[in-house]
Amino acid sequence: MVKSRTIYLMRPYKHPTADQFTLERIFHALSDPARLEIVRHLARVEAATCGELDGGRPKSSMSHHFRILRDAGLVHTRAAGAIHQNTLRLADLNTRFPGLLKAILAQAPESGMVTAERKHSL
Amino acid sequence: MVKSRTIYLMRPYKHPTADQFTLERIFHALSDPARLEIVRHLARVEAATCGELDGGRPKSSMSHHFRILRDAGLVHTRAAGAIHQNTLRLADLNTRFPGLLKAILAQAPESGMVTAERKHSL
DNA sequence: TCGATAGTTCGACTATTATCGAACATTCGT
DNA sequence: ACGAATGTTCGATAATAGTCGAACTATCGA
Repeated sequence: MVKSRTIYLMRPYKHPTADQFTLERIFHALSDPARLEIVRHLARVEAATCGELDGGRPKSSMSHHFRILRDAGLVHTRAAGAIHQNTLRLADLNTRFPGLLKAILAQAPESGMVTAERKHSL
Repeated sequence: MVKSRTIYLMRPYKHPTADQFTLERIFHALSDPARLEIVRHLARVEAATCGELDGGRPKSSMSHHFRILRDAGLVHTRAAGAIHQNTLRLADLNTRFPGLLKAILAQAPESGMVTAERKHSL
């Protein structure tokens, strides 16, 4: 009995073109808290490695989330040596879905919190 | 052996208040083609029954989708006799997430289609 | 060349979601 | 009171998605 060996295939990233974006895929990508957080972070810093953005999550989980974000067209990943730089595809997104990402990013992460003022207004 | 009888509980709709909306839930609700279509339809007609909006889908499936839309805060359902009227919660959504729904609805359903012009541009 | 670092892939498991028929609740018209 | 119409609930099944350890690829630095 010969023990079979798993083959690992390292494909280059495939980023969809802007005309391949769909709203459904974008919304699905943004429906996960971890991914929404990543997108918000990228909106602030312009570029970041995958490692900078994990919230203590394992690498394989992060890799999964980045793939979903790439497939939706939200994120572009460029291999720069051993490090991979992620950026938001702002221009492409705005071409394909004008104003959409801006409206999304305009919503503050904490907008769900109840502030002291609001509590008093009862 | 006594045959047990399933009990059916008909609860009234529970609509979340605007401050309970979350972006994640809204995006998840919109990530399904059937639900996105429902929202787009409601944006055009102001109010519609569940039956008007099925695309040949069974009633139980539609009921499921409407529940997700309600839970996300996108749709309000009011029982008007035997019929249930659905409306978009435009005001609440705009209070909670200003400009978001407008930006979403501004994206045409067909914007993913390949037009004759584009095909020729190869 | 060896080790460290960054991130992907694989694979297994779990959890959430979608689909849909059948039974049911509710209201309306007659 | 009965039947038709509208939509929900239940329950089972199928499909999709998230989690994460282990093995791996690729690159960099010493």
